[in-house]
Amino acid sequence: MAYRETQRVRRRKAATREQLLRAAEARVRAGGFAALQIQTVAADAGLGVGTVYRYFRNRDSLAAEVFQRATEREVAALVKALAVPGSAITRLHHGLSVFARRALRAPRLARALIADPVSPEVEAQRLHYRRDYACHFRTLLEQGMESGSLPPQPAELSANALVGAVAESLAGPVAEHENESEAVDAVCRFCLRAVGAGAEIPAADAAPSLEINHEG
Amino acid sequence: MAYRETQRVRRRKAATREQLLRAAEARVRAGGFAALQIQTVAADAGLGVGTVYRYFRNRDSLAAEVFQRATEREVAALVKALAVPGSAITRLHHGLSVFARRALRAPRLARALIADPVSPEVEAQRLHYRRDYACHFRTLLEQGMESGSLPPQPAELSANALVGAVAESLAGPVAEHENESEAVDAVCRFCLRAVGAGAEIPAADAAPSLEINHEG
DNA sequence: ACAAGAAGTGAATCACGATTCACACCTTGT
DNA sequence: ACAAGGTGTGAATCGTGATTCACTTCTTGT
Repeated sequence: MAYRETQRVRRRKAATREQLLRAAEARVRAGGFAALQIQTVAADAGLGVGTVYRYFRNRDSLAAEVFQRATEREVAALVKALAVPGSAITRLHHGLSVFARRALRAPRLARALIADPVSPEVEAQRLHYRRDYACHFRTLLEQGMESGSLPPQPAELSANALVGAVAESLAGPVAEHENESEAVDAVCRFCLRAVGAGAEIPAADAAPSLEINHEG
Repeated sequence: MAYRETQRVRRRKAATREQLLRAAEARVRAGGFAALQIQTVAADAGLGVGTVYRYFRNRDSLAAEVFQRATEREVAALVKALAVPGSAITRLHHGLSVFARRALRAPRLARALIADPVSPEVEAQRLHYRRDYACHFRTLLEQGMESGSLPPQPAELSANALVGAVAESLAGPVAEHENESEAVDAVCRFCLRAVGAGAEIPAADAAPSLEINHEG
C-alpha cells in the first residue's frame, strides 16, 4: 500500500466540488437550468469536462444538488424570517417581504426553482420544496385563522397563491420596476390583503432592514 | 401550364395544416412544449415527418403558431368575460373566474403559456401576450380605483400578481383539488381581497354558469 | 393519357450536448 | 526513486431530435 487519501487531498477535493457547484449555480442564476451545461460549468471552474464527472454522476445529479442547495437556502431564509416575534400577520409580512426581496434580486433563479423543467429527479425535489415552502405559509395562515385575525380560507391554496403572486409579479418575464422597495412593498400589501389582513397592514417600514445573505 | 392550385386542394391543405396544429397543441396540452416533437406530431396527424416541413418552416414556427393560437383564444375568452355588464369588481370577478376555470381544466397548457421555455421567438410572443393579458386586468383595476371602489395600488403589478396567484394555485405543480368549483371560488375570493375588493365579494354563484369553449 | 407542378414521405444527415475513457500527471508510503 | 492508487483531461463517442432531400404519388389542364 502506498497511497492513502490525506486531509490535504480531501480538502482540495471538497474545494473543487464546491467550485463546481458555485459555477453551476452561477449559470442557473443567469440563465436557468437550460444554461447548466457541463462544458460551460467546467470551463467556468477552470477544469476539464471529465473532471466534472469525477464529482457528479451526471448532469442531473449536478442539477439536483444545485437545486437542493438553493432550495434549502431559500427555505432557511423564510423560516428565519418567520421566526420573528409578533402576531401571525406580522410574521407573515416578514416572510413575504424576505421572499419577495430574494425573488426580486435573483429573478432567474427564482423562476428556475419554481418552474424550470429539468429531470424527473429534480421535479420530485421541486414538489418537496414547494410543499415545504407553502407549508410554512400555511401554518401561519392557520394560526391567523384560529386566532380570528384572518378570515376562513383554504390555507393550502392561499399559500400557493401567495407564492405565485410574488414570483410572477417580481420574477416573472414581464417584471419591470423602477424602485425595488416599492415593488416589494406593493406585493406585500397585495398579499396581506389577499389573505384578509388588509386592515392590519403594518407601517411601510415594519420589515425593512432584514439582512439578506444571498450567498451564504 | 398544366397544374393550378384549385379550391379543393386549397381546402385540403388548410385541413392538413389545421390537423397538424391540433396534434401539436394536443401534445403541448399534455406535456408542455417539451412534448412538441416533430416526429410525434407527424405521427399523431397520420403524416410523414417531411410533410410537417411543407407547412411550417421549422419546429419553432410551429411552436410559435401553437402558442399564438392558444394565447389568442385565452385572451379572447378573458375579454369576453370582462365584457359582462356591471361594476369593475363584478367584471373582474367574471374575468378571474373564467381565467381560473380554464387554468384548472388545462393546467399543463396554462403553465406552458406562462412559463415553459421555448425559442426566443416564442419568448417575445409570450411577453406580448402577458402584457396584453395583464393589460385587461390593469384597465379594470384602474377603473375601480378611479371610481373609489378599489384602494390605490400599482395596477400593473397587481395584474401580474393576479395572474401568478391563479396560475400557481390552480395549475402549479403542487395543485390538488377535490372540488373544482370550490377551488375556483377560493382563488377568486383570494384575488378580490388582494385587490381590495374583499368586502364586495359577490355571492358564490354570481358567475357560475359561464360557458367555456375550450376548443373553439 | 400525358406533362407540369405540387404535395407526401422517411431514411439519411446534422446539430448539440452529455458521457466515456485511455492516457498524463500528481500524492503518498516505503 | 519507485509502485500503487488516485485525480485531471479533452478528444472521441453517443443519444436525441430537428432538418433535409431524392424520390414517389397525386392533381390538373390539355
